[in-house]
Amino acid sequence: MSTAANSDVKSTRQRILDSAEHLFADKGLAGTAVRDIAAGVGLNAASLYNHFAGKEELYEAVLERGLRPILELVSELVSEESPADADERALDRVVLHLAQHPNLAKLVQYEALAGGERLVRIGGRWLEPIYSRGLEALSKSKAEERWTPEELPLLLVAFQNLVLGYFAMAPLMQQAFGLDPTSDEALQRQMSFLRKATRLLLPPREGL
Amino acid sequence: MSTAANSDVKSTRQRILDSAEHLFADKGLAGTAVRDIAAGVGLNAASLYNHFAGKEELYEAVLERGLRPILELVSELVSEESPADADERALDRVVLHLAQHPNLAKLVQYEALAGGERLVRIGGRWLEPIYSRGLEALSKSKAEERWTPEELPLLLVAFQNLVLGYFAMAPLMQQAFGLDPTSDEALQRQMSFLRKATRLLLPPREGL
Amino acid sequence: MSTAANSDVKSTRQRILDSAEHLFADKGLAGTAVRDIAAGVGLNAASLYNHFAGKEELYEAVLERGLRPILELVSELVSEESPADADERALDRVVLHLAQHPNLAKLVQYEALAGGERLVRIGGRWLEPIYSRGLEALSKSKAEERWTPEELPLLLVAFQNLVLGYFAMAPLMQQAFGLDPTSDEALQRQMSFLRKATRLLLPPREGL
Amino acid sequence: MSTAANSDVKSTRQRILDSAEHLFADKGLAGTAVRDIAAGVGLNAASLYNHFAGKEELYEAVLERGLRPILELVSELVSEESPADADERALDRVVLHLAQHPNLAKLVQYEALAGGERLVRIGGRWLEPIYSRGLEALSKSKAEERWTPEELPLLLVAFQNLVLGYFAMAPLMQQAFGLDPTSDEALQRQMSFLRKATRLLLPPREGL
DNA sequence: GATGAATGAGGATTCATTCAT
DNA sequence: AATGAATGAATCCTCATTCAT
Repeated sequence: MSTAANSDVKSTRQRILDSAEHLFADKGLAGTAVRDIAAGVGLNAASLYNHFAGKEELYEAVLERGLRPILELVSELVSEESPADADERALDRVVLHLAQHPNLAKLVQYEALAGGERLVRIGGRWLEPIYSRGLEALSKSKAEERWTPEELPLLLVAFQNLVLGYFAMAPLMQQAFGLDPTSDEALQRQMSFLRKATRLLLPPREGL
Repeated sequence: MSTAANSDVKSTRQRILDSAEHLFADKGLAGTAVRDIAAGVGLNAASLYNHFAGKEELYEAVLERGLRPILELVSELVSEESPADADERALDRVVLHLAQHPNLAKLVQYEALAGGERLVRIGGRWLEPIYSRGLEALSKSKAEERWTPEELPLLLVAFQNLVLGYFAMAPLMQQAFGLDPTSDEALQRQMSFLRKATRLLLPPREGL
Repeated sequence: MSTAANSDVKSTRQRILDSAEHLFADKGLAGTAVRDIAAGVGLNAASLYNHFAGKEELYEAVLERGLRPILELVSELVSEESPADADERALDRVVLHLAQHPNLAKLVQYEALAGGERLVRIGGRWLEPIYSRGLEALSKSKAEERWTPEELPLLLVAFQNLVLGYFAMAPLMQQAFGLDPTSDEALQRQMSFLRKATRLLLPPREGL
Repeated sequence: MSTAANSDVKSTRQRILDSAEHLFADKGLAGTAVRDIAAGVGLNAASLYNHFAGKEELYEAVLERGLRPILELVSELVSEESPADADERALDRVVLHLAQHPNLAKLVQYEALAGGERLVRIGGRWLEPIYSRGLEALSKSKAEERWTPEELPLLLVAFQNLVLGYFAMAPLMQQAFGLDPTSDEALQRQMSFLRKATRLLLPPREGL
């Protein structure tokens, strides 16, 4: 089966995206050399241009490929009819996905620091409904008791920072604390931590 | 007196640091050209080398100059004998400082993403006491009721992300929400938001 | 018959030659990319190498294909036994041919500027008899009254420049004067101009 | 005296222009490598960018430097109050200048073939008065007897081709005839040839 | 202290060409 | 006969750095 084959023999395009994702996440766009991306796949730098129009386009492809599942995930969860523990389930799944794709968070942080224009462009379709429904959901919950409507965007950003920041700071934590934040154990702890924090910051839903 | 003169006419060294801080915060180390830093001060790139040994050294000087007040601030607050509302006061002052130095948060985030080695090197002296005293303080408080000792580092990292993330994401928020996160109004809201969040995440101190 | 088919469906080889001729005439050898030649025929660059050994060989093939009819034309006219108005008829026919193949003149000019080695190589067989007979013809005519034998080569070059230059300068004339030098009207005028110039520069033949 | 010094120690900028002019004239814009231009002055390619913004800008500077004297020359001659033998004197001086700057003609021919946009841009100020006064002068002369007003532009272009073509075709003539068209002797012959041709093509002025 | 000029290293990208399919 | 993919060489250009002035 071709799908089976693909799982083994990744297309060159995918392998380039892998290598690029790794390097962009580690060193950022400006800090990454096209030659190094190619070398990561055992390719000559020129060969890269048979697959992508240029560094910028490759970068955006990496961003898009990394972002899509997250956006779909969140979008999907947000669109459900506010099930009881939607928040925590959303957090869990996003964190799990990020844990399996450790480059993603750093990629997003780098992009946000650089202005986030591409982030907005790529996530455009998703961002709007996510944020609006997110706000709506929050305002329907008892969160109102704790947060004014003006503060709700801040809350969203805070959660984003909480989740992404953990992974983005991973290298620093490793250096400072000497522990590996991507180990299964550490991830379990972070997920439980986030769940607690969510309960503290967001009051339980009406239904409960 | 030379100090009087300096208040008006910043030393070239300081002006270079200003220009460098601005660019490094916006584009990161790799994304910033020495020539552009110099141009920002109306200097030739070569002149820069009369003041700093090289790009790397300049970068570290920027980092050090930006970090020192923050570290001193935190260090100072932490060293007090756990006054009642030390946490909130610390947050307020740090946020205020960051608000007046909007490049700082981005600088730190860029550095953390890049591995944070310089951060650890520069903040080395400070970091250890801060974190250990922070943990100690937390463990003495009723935080224990909510957070296990293993979770306390996560809590510290979480606060760091909450505080720094707000500023680092500023350009993105501007793009996505169309609001200026550095306006006085927005800052007031964020500070009040952080205070609330602190109260929710950290139980009030024993004394209260 | 294959010839019949060819009249409708040009062979790929011919279509490649067409595309190459167009681009080489516009941008010169160095300025033309093999890929663009291929694209002009809806082909992949690699496919070109099924038809020609390389860029250089393709270029020479273009040159040869373009030059042959001209050389044959001139050669034929020159070889006639000095008919009365051979000069003017030769000019007319060459100009007509060039008008129908507007790339040719530019191709030749580019080549001449680049040293003309290929021109000499390709036209070798023809050039010698043409020039020698041309000179002979001139010296037999009353041109002698106006031009010394040493000047006759200059006269030949002058005519070449007059004829080729008109087409080679076409883009410039269009830019400078805003008129299209390849329109039927413009061509008529140029031909009549050349005829007049010929009469002025070359005295009528003896026979007349 | 600084002028004396300059004649000996040409500024690097001038030497770059010299090297570039030489190569551009021989191989055209696309065929010339920046590295080779630099090597012609004993410079590293990077050093070139301390003097010119890029290859294109250097090319235009070469063009401008080469064209200016010619344009001023022609413009000056044209502006005189139609002295008896203005035409011939103009031709002589232009030819002499071109003879001393053998790259110029080729440079212009290359440019014209490539579209002549830069030629029009650079020569813009001059071209208009030159052509309009040229036409005016011709129409006042008895040229009318031989050339219709519509043919006058063709006459101008013809002279341009006659003059420039001689030098542009120099390498080809050398190959084909084995004679050096830039020798003093050859130049004398060409100038005398052009004078004769001028007299034949243009009837003597009214005054005569 | 400042700068114009120089440079080696390296940047992204293009190019002509090859080859397996 | 056509092509996608690969590549070494070469393209223009930028960069951080040095140094004489």
